[in-house]
Amino acid sequence: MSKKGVSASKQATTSKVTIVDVAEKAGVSLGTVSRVINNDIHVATETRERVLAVTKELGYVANRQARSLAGGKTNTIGVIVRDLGTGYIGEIIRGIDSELNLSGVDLVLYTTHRMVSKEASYVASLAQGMVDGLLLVLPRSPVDYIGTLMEHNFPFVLIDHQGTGTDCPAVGATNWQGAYNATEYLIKMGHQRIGFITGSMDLGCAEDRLQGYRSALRTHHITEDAELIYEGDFLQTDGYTGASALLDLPNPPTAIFASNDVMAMGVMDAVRNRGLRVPNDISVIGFDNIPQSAMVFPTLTTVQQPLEQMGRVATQMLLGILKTPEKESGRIELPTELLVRNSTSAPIDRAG
Amino acid sequence: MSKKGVSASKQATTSKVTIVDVAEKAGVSLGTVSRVINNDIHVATETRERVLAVTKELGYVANRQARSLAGGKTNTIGVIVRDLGTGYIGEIIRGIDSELNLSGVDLVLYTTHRMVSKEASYVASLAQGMVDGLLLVLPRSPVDYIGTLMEHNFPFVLIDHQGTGTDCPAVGATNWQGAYNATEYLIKMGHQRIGFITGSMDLGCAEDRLQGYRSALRTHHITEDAELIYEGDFLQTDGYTGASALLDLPNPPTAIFASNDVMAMGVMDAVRNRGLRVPNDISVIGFDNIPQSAMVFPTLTTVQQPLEQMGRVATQMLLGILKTPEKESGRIELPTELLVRNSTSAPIDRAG
DNA sequence: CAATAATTTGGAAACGCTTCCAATTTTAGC
DNA sequence: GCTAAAATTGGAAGCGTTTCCAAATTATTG
Repeated sequence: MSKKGVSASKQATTSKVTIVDVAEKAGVSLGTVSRVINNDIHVATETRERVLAVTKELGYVANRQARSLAGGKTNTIGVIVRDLGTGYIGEIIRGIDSELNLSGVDLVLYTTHRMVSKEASYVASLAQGMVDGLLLVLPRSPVDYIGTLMEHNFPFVLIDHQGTGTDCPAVGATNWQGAYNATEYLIKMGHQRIGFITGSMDLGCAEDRLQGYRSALRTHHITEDAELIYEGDFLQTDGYTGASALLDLPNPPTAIFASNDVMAMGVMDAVRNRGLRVPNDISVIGFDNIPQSAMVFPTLTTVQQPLEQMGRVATQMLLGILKTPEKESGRIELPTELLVRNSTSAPIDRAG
Repeated sequence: MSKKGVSASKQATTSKVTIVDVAEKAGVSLGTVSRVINNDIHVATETRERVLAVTKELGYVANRQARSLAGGKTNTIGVIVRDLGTGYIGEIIRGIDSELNLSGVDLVLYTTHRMVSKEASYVASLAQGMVDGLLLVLPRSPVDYIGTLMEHNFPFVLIDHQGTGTDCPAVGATNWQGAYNATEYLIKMGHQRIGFITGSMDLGCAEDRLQGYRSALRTHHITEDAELIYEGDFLQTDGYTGASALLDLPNPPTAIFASNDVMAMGVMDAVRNRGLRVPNDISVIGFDNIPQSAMVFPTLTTVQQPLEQMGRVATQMLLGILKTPEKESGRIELPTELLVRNSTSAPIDRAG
């Protein structure tokens, strides 16, 4: 008593209502209350309603920790992201969030701050039972731990990553097709020299976008010019320096395709900084469609990645795996879409 | 046995090492192992080392759920944020994260997606025992629940919010001073007509920044012109429309001070969109110093808010409260600093 | 050297819930 | 109307810790 008295005073909340209180008040056993809470079929309708009423009356809230301990699952999933700086991740999390809300599962967030080493260590410790499953957003070096994860049969879904070789649950976007379409759009508008700024080339999506660009050129019989390809790292400054380099070329491009929107912003800065205009002098096109893209001026033509939807779908997949682990689930590709806005136009005829 | 066999096969991880296994192997009681793990003083050095060795050998990892259940605390804190779209929140979380890493406490993230209603409901359910404490980043309507929180004596810290009237743990920045300094800097450079774009006026920080701007004008005997103040909502588009409106004035400003960096980006867009140049024709100044500010061109002069540090300090405060609840902690204000970059210069002499 | 105090350890009772087994009640079948 | 099957419920054994109490061991003191 005295012992409990002390800890109770330190207890922040007054919520001391347990399943036992409910059982007592409802005149049933504790097991029955548990069944009601967990929507077990084996409980009479009349009993269920009575229990539910008492539950509400007493303001009973299940103790997560106890449930986890007894039930063997945490009702929590871990989300590992690289950083939170750009709108990109935020959109994905929005999708994850909304899906999780419906299922009463919680989200524990881990940020690696672009440090590769942290990725593996987070994965290791989280898989140790702290969470039921893992969502890996834009993982950098999944090879390090995917093997372990699969070996231990630990549920996880990759978001926006491809090309591990092994076939594992993942959701991505049609990066190749998106880049192809965007490039083709520029070509059909009359652009012949199109600069390209890549993303982090250790990421599958970056590679795919580059290949899409290349294929489009090839299809339209435009010889690829290595000078027009600048390797970036998905950061705004890369867009700026890349565009600057491209514009310094003896024969500069009339359009620049950046592998993500953030770099495209940098490109626009660089273009304007030289007194050129977007899109009049240089067309600019991005990839992702982060919220900001519609808010800058000129608004950015970009390849929309269904970021929120990707988060949502990945969450559904993970929840599905959690429910029925035996059911195999592979890679899902969500379609990208070219969003034409105001940063692109036909090239001016310099020859004329 | 058969029962465990089944659930074991469903168990994802192989980590079945419990405190009991360690105790057995080390030849001590389970209580002793617990003491070692928790750094209890009452354990012989020799015993401690032996236990520690076994712990490592067996790869023992404490079960969080069980600890929480038995110990009465979750070792988790909840972080409630508005959104993740801008770098602003990301920086703060980075600070929280690094501080939390050191203490082995976990972070459960809740995003309200700018929906005020969600704030209160999250707070309510989290305070119900799911987390030990709460970090509220840029809360919108804290009045709704701060009372309840304090009543129940539930640990929490407000980040970047002021003016609730009640004195509660909070960390903020010297918004007033920052705005004052920025405005004064512009004035001293020769600007007389300075446009101002406010943030969400239901947020204390936005109000403070406006007042800082006003005070600086007053100090330097510049009559305030209501036309030069445009009410925004911290979004990029507000910067654009606000700047457009200001530039349309018969007597437009020579400098524009946006209440945050994101809006300042919008301002720069608007300025350039009219064929004017930053900073030659119009000086632009922001507030926050999000990472992007150093990456745009021209780089943005801004008032640096120590965002990461705010996250860090707030976390320390919360952890402190968790440890010694009786110790009162009030509001902490971290200093802001004017960061002069390339988006500001002396005004051109139009009269001349 | 006995007696007392201090240190170290073992043991067991929670923590709040899930889940299995068995008992009880109800329903169906003939 | 009686038996077998199905539905419903109660009871209890964990889940892996923490923490309190008491026992055992060691050190201290007069």
